[in-house]
Amino acid sequence: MDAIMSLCKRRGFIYQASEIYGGINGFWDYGPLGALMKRNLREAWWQDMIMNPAWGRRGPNGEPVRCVPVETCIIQHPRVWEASGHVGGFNDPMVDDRETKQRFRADHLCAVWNSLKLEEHHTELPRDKPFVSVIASTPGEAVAHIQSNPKLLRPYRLHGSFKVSPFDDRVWVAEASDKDATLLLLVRAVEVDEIRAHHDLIPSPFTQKRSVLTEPRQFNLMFFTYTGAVFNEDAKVYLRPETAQGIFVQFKNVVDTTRVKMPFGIGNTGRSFRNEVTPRNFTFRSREFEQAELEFFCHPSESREWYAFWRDFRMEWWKSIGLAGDNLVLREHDKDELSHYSQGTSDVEYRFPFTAPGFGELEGIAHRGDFDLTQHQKHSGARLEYFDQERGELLPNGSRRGERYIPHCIEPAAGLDRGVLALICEAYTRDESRPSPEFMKFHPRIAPIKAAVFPLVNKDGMPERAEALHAELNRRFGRQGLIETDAKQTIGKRYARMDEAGCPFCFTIDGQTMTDQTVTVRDRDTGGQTRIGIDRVAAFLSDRLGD
RNA sequence: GCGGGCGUAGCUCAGUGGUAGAGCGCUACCUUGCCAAGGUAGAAGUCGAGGGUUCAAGUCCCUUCGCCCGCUCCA
Repeated sequence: MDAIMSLCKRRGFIYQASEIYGGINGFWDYGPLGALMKRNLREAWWQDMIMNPAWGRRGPNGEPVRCVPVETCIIQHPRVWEASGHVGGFNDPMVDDRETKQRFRADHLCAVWNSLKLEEHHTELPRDKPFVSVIASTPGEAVAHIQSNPKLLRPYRLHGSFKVSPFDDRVWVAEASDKDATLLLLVRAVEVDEIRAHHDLIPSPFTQKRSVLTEPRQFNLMFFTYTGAVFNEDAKVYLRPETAQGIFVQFKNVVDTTRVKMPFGIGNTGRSFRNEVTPRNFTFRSREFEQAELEFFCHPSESREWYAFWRDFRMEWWKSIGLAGDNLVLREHDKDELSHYSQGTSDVEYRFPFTAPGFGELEGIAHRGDFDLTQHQKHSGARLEYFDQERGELLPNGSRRGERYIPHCIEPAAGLDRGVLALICEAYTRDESRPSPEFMKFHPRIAPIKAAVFPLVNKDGMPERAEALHAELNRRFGRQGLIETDAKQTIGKRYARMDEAGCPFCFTIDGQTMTDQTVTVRDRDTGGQTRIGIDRVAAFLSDRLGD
């Protein structure tokens, strides 16, 4: 990995952000080659997901796949993030067990007190310490947890038999007995403020040891800023942690204004921000990153087929741009890994050098059901149902009655920076037998430099011929990527430089060109050469680049 | 956030409290002419940053920032 990172810097793929000021943790800039490469990846996604979705294949409904793009704002109404569940999930105070290093949500702690007088303990923390704590969001859950783990009470010689009854919403009472006595136990949630005040007295829910818990601390995973000139809570807004919500929020507008018909997809690419606790592994977990997300909407009855369709296509797609080896896997989530609303989620994963032998996620393909649209319908009050005129019973006049429903949604969500990183790792090749042992085996579609034109020597009219060919190729292919030319230094050195930049083809003008109008084509991966007519070069390239 | 390691030229790294170094790369020229050849010359560093000790700090001490590894966390 060190060799890859050093090549990235040396050749201008990826730099540390603000490096001359010492760098800033979790932020990375792309240099010239990296910026070109990332653009190529984004363009490939755009082309294969929006313009010609799934390479023109028909979907499970037998019809061509239809998708449209949107481009939505980084800053949205704060309530978007309440509806999506990001405010809440990302904003909860957390408590750490300093000993076991485990962490839990402060509002998910219940504790058990030994009690004689119920009223005393109802509203305030008793003077005597709770003797057991468990992670649970309600006292009922806590009791169930204790009952299924009777050894929690074993140090107190109380065995699993309880008589349990809810006293009210917040407090449960349990009667437990051992040989000698009957104990009244009181089970209730520990308030966040109580933990703050008494964190030393509360036993760890993991080990039941005291004096190991930290105070509840806020981990804000969303960045925030303020709109307008006044900095107060009302003006607080968040930088999006994902681009997907922009799609859901504009779903109704797209349906109302663009004649899309179910099923169809809406794609969105752009920057997202997460204030990760520990950014690590080069650009793999950055605080600012770019996503390419598609939300594909369909009738609930067809959603499983579409889920399988996109899952399989996305895997094929990553293979098609160069992640062809067994470093790429598709991993279907287990049932207990799934969100409650999801009927299936898969990750496209890549074995990065820093995750090996494990894998790191490149893209998640999730069956999200109607969760997101339902949430936004609930929170905004807007009707986000779709009226499908091709469904419902057949009417005598030949049309259909129609069906109103909230569509289900399949979400292939890719990380472009992770994609670039995976492509770089996959392309990085060492072959000590070559004069240029280090080279980048980029797929031509992704390569930042598409081709180079060299005069073999800097005389005899060769530089002029090279310059003419270079200008022609640049006019024709310049919009796809760089076309290089270089007349300085030895030919071997120039080839080697192109190898390191991952340029797939070098065309060299030599003495023979002057007599028979042919040039050599050097292949980056084999080093082998063939001759083709100089007038065939553009067609040759066009073929390889998928022009 | 915790623990460990590391920051010296674009890259890889030497450097004993006493003049800032090497290899590779880069630029120009000469030579050569199909795979990082050779020669000559050149540019490039507030030794991560800030403070302290000292006659003197890349070197010792403190703080801080960044990177790597292990925990922790992670739509």
